[in-house]
Amino acid sequence: MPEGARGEGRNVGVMKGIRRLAQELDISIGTVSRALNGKPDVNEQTRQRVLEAAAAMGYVPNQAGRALRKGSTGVIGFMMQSGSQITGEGDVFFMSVFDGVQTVCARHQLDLVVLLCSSEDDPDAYLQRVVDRGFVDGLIISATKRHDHRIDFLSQRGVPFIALGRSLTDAGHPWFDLDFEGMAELGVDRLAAKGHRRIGIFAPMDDTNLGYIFIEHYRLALERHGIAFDPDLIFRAHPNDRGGHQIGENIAAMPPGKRPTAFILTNEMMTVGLYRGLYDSGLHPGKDFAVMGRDSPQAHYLTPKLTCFHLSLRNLGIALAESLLATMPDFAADYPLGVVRKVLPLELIEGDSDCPAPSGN
Amino acid sequence: MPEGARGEGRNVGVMKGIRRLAQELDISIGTVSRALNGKPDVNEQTRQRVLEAAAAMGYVPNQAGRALRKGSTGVIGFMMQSGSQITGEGDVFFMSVFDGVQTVCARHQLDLVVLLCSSEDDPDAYLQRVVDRGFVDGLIISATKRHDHRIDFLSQRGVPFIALGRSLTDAGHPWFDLDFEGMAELGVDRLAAKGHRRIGIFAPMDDTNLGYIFIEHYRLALERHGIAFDPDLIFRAHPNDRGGHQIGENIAAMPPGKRPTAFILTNEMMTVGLYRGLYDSGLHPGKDFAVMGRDSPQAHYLTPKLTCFHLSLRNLGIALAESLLATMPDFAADYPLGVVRKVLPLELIEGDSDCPAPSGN
DNA sequence: TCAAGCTCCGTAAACGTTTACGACAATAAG
DNA sequence: CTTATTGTCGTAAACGTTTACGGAGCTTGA
Repeated sequence: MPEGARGEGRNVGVMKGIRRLAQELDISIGTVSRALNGKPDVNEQTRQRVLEAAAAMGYVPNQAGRALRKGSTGVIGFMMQSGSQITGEGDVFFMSVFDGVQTVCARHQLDLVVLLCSSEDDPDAYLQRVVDRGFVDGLIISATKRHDHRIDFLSQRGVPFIALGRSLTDAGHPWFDLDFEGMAELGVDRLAAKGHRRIGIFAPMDDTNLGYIFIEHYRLALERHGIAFDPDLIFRAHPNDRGGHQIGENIAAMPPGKRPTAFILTNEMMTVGLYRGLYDSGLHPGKDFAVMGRDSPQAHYLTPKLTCFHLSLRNLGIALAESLLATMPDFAADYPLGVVRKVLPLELIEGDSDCPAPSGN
Repeated sequence: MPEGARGEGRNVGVMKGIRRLAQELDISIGTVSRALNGKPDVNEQTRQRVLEAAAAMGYVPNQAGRALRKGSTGVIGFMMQSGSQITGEGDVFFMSVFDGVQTVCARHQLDLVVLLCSSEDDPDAYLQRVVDRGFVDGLIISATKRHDHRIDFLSQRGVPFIALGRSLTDAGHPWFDLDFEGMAELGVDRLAAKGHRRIGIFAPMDDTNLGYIFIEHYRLALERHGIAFDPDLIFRAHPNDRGGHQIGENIAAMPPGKRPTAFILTNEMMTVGLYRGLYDSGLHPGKDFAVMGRDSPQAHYLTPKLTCFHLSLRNLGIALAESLLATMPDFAADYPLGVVRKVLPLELIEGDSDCPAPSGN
């Protein structure tokens, strides 16, 4: 008998990984693997032995070996651009979304990693590298551009993915988005009902798609109320505190006749800045100027209380992940959703910031 | 001759990866690999041919195969806790740090991934899984706790890592941190010189170490100036806008004699809130109350201009990454730094928020 | 001319898994 | 008593790289 051929732990410790475990238990590595992976053709008693031994030895299957053999990594990636977007919506936004995504991933022992595309390198090249190396099984891309190369690339490559944000680039791919049309319509309806005729809105400076959708439905809603569209009421700024502040100042600087009497904000980071910009310029939100915005932790301690659109970002993450899994062969059975292209339900929280239009107007 | 044995592209397309490339060029896969990896024993002309063909075919080595063979993944991980910390320092903080880290990683074709440990699962278990699976070659851990299990675990496991933030758990491991002692000393020195005797400070509510260090050096600095320490001047709050706001209100609610006349903030997210909390309660930063804080994009548009501690977070990221690489055998040669345990240099930016103490005091 | 030393390249063995396949025993069916 | 069938497990071949080793051709020096 050849020495060391699965002998009773005589020279245990020389082997590593699954082989070590098999040697310890005096069974073959095949059986160990099957036991660990929940395959049916293994005795239930042996499976327990294996499971216990694995736990005791702290055995965890090597990622590379498994990935190489299976052709899949069990990793799903969330790609973000370092610069633009993050400073836009802020940490709270993405962290909540991550939390939701991870909840779903955990159900299937999938790992979530965040892929940062630094400000320096090309997003398309970065994405291609990630895909070609076979780093991830599925991808969530964010900060979708109005025309977005990544969508074509990914769908042509057959990589399961979902976009957070709509795009004109349509590959029949799944996406999930915030309900910008809802915000535009609810906002305009509510403000118009309170007598406002000059309603200002925010639009981002870059090429993300949200601006167009929001503006379009803003126009439609205005039309429904018989209000003429005025391009001067669209305010472009960076989607952060500071941008909000600037908008506030700009509004106050307009002659009272041309100035909007109300404003709708779709970005959660800007509200605090807008409030302060208005205050600093002598305008009082909720008293002589109506504001509607997005719910956020920062917005909670504003006075007057913000009338806002609330959306559960955690649910967004969950929906995003489930919709992604629905497109992946291994998990599609659990999520019979088809190709999801939806918008996250919206809820209006009434506050005191949307005062009626000044009577003289 | 056996058919298909590297024949002139006769049945090209059936193979994949490096084999395909080798077949195309009619050389062996060994040579291709060597050419790609910059090994010396390959003819420079062949190397060029390989490089060109690889680029033309868009060949990228498979991650799993490479990792399995080399035993290293070329990935370094940045682990964050989902809940606590992120909402603390905010996106700007981490995104800037990431940018720095990635700059260094890119030099060595290392990939940076962010590992999110969700609020639900145990950080220690999560870390162990990551390490056992061999997911990363090196790790950056953040939100270091005062006593931190992860440090013991990683150093015992021999995984190269660096901690962002000091800890009492000392395994002789490398760390990098913000210069809290510098902030305490510079802050107290400056405010004391302006006549302040009652200087308030912020301390976080959780178990991160920064609070202790900051408080300790705050005490030392006070002592140097012959000022008695008063525990009532330490304000605990959540490290965000809202916490700052609360502190502002709490300060204003104190009887003028017990109330601090100045405040030092070490968290960049809190300043805006503190300003507003003070304003809302009738106190005016820079006029009848002195404030010193951390530099941040949000702080830039504050009035009065904040006197603040500036630190380059990008440089923090760079230092962090370089110090990590210094502990990794493959890269140590490029970074002869030893075990780095340092603090990021600080710079004081003078503003108008640190007014002298009111004369009556 | 022969040995020794280069330069370049092909061969094949790893790396740690998963899984198709077949083997063996035990049971059921005929 | 055969023949299927079922349950359990071992064997070995992948997966796509990297790299130690050796060999062929060429140059150099004696």
